[in-house]
Amino acid sequence: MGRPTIADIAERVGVSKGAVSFALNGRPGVAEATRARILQVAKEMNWRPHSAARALGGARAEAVGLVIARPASTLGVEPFFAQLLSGLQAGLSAQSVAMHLLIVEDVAAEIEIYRDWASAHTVDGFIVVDLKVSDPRIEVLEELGVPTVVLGGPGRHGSLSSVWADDREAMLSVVEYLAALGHRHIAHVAGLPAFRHTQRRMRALRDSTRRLDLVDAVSLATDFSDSEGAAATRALLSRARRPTAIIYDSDVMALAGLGVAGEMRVRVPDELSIVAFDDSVLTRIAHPAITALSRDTFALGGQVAEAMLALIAAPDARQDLRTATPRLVVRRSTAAPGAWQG
Amino acid sequence: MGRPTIADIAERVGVSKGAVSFALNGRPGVAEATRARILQVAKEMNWRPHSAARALGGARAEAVGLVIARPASTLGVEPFFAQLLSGLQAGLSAQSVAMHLLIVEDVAAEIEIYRDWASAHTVDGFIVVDLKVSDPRIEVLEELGVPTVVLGGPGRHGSLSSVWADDREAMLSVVEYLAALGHRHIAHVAGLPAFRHTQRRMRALRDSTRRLDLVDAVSLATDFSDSEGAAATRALLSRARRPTAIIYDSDVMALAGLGVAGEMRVRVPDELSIVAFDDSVLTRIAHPAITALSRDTFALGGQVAEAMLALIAAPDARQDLRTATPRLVVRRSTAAPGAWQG
DNA sequence: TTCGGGCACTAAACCGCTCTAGTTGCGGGA
DNA sequence: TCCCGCAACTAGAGCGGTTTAGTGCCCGAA
Repeated sequence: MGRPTIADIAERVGVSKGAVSFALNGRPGVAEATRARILQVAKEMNWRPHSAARALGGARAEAVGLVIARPASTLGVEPFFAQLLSGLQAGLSAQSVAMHLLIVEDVAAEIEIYRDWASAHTVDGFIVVDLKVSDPRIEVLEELGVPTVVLGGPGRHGSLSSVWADDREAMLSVVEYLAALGHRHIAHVAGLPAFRHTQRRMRALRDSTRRLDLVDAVSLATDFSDSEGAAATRALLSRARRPTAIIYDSDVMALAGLGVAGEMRVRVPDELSIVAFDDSVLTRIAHPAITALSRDTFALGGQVAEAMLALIAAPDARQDLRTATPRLVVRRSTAAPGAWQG
Repeated sequence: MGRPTIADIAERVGVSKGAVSFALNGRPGVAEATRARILQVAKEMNWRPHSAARALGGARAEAVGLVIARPASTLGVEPFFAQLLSGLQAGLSAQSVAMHLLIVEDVAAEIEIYRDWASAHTVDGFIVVDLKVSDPRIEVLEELGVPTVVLGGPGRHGSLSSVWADDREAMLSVVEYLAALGHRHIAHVAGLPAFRHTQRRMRALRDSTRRLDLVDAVSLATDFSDSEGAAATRALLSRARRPTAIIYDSDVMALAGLGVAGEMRVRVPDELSIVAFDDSVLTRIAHPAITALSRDTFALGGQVAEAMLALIAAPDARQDLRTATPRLVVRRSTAAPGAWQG
């Protein structure tokens, strides 16, 4: 005989399948003595629920889905992502909820997977990352009616829950700090312009130009890779009027930028100040250590997990959680612009 | 009406459920014209399979399970793990197989999950990491009869497949290199002694002592954390007869060790050579850059994924794949021991 | 004594799909 | 002309649970 089923237990105990089901689910309708006996036999026979069978009846999958449309290789490289993932898992595993993870080619494929998993009850909810400026996923997920937490904001995501940090505030704090140090030529090596948070950062910088009396405040878009980060840095440092400070949208790119500065004999921080969005071990052990906007990404993952679990428990209780704005951790890579500057 | 089922399609087309099932699964038994019509209607109604219902009948889950008994926070910190994970995903997503990921407290809980997922058909197979010296999981997984790939070896894992690199060879290559440079006092900051690969590395070092005429070859066990790595380094450097070279079992610990050396004013590499098992961005950007045993962890993950997929396709074809032995990448952290040494 | 009500439990439908056994209709060979 | 055999399809039983609509039975109140 294969795996025991409730029918086997029922037969052995001499009751009906229904009674066994009630007993195993701690539901009223069976006498205590019978319940004890059923549990006993179930244990003896080493019975375990068959989740597929339960799912047919509409039960929980005890898993949440995370579909990522990115090259898989970047996941291992980005400390942000690794941290987020582990924070997520930590939060979910408190309730023994697993994470169903899949990497796909593009957003179209991602949406297909949402439809699949939703209709097959593969997961109880979705977590959406890499929010785009005009994101087609939002609409689909709303239509599917599956609990969903969007990481990113602020802004309308229809009826979906969201967890976000204020990228605008964060960028402003960096720019103000640099301006206070005396920097007027500030450049920004941004990430993918399609991302919503990239846009908000670019706009925040642009908006500061007049207020802080900046001479120059240019944003260069990249794909977040270290190579494009390096290329952008090279371009900036080759200008006649080179920036005295560069803000990078990720720690990986900041590190690449620091390397380029060294290669071009531009001294950091004397001739160039460097600031990174996202803090990690990378920025700490760089030489010089890089000033960075730090946030507890692991905790962020935990918050997303919590929002997700809450949403699954009460699908109508939409959440909109603003997390702490990243704070600036000043290290050796920033200083007042050198006197030699014009 | 909720989601369309094959019954809905059957009704609309005017055939039986069975015919629809045959048509949708590309199975003989329906005329081409009928099949086309069924597919057409299915598409119109936006039908999708309900995997839970299929699973009841014994179909694939299109997912493999990875259960990890570690504190979640280490996942984000260890580049090795992040890389492995992304390599795995990359390999699996080629066949649209998802990864079902869960972090648990301990091995006992891990085993419980294996039983659960196996009996519920939650996954088609398991990937086992962090192989222990006498690992209770092996037996359970064999008994469950679910396709399983063990990462680690060599050695018997009963009937389970495995993918492994030769840690002994790797360690020997490091020790021989250091000995050739003239080092006689070599220490080893090891990982968890319960891990099989830790044991193999420790033994390889011990075995080299006589052959290479080493004065000293001590292994200190740690839990792989940077703090214990630092503590072990402090202990080693505080000895009357301090080692002239330290081999670390992970890049994270090597970095911590480098920090301790700086703090204790021990110059690297003049007074102390440092080598790391596992290469990553951490070793590259350290100052000085750390000599490391490098392997393509992303590719390793891909190989595991491949073995897994092959095993699922043909459960009886046991695999035993030895991957390339990590090669030593020499950087600035190693040199001949200083002349001042005794 | 009768009846209502509640408890403990049973029987069977149901979830969506697969698969086997069986039915129908049609063409071809004897 | 009859029957065989095959292709095309249908009916319905399962898969392992959950859940609902009962069914006895006992007890207490009228």
